[in-house]
Amino acid sequence: METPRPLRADARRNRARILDAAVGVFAERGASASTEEVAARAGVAIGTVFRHFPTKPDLLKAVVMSLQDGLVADVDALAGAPDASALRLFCARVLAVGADNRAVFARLAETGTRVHVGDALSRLRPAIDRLVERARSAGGVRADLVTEELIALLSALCQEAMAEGWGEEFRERTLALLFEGLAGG
Amino acid sequence: METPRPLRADARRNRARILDAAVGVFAERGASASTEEVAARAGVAIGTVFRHFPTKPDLLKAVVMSLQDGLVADVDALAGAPDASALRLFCARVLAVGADNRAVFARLAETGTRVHVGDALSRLRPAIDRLVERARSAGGVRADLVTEELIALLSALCQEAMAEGWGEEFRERTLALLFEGLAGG
DNA sequence: ATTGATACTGAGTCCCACTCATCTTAGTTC
DNA sequence: GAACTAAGATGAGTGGGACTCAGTATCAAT
Repeated sequence: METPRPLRADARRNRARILDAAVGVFAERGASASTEEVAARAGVAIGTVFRHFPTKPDLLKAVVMSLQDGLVADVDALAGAPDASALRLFCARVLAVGADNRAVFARLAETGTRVHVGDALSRLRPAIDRLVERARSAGGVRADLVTEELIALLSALCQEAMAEGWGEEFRERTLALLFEGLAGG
Repeated sequence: METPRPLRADARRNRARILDAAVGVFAERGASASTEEVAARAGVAIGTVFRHFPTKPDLLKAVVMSLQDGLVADVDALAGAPDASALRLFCARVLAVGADNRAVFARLAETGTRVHVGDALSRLRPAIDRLVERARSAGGVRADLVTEELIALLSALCQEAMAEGWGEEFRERTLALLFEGLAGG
């Protein structure tokens, strides 16, 4: 495990600026916006962008990660909710957040960056485990439900909901259906 | 509704050649292969490719559609199956076919072509309607299930299964869960 | 055969991701 | 705080690929 020495102060500053600019630019003009535009908005030369993010996909990936950080943090709080339906709420929230950021994610997807919802959720694994456990012991969910499976299903729904722009009602119906299945058995 | 006059004989021939070439090239070298390469393999000038498929995404889309035609035909037969569990079989088959063509679709996805499983399924809408109807009257499925919803769910699963390479067992478990939900209510 | 529309050609344009030789600056040492 | 050096920034330049269009060839209808 190498320990890459810490970035110089200006480098750190620029990196942050570039990411900020990228989030904005890609949200507004789509993922096909040029790297030059990102550089311009960040007030930095192109070379600098490429120093921090060697390829455009790298930059896109970084943007996605940073967006997911927001999502993750936002949703993490729910894991602490006390009641038995917390799992259900949690899932609804994930879908909702996905839907809210639909425009951004769609834009990114448009030029090849697959948004790995699953990865983001994996970071929440411990929290989700707790939720599943609680739901299970409350009897709201079949005994043999595996967290992994839940995550896969949720990712799938989220992905599709984002891509196709499901409305709130449709999301609700779908979740209801899913939980019907999760309960049975 | 315009009636675009039929293509000239040579045009039709070239169109077919280009599509063939594109399927091969993209399968081998990924979706980032150049349009020139496709033209070369088709034995045609670049301009001709662009006459038939004005943008590269259009070409990619056409390739995907032609692949899906195979999938669709393959699966269409099942719609005729007589027994009440036909719907379930149908869904399983869709997932399986998706999994089989994972490599190809992954290649395409890699450079931004989202594979719209939903679109392909929409072409089967009448057949699926029949399946849903039959399942409903056989009581295998809740009365208020809408075809649209089924398609959305199936697309989602298929998409995720392709992207993440679900194994057969996992697909089975997931479908079982889904149908548990579809039955209830 | 004539003719007009339809289709093909491919050199050229433009845009964009990415490079690199050169200059600038942050952090360190005495 | 001056000198030093390695990390970082710069931006004109390169290569490649998507797409255009004026010119030419081909089809099919009379």
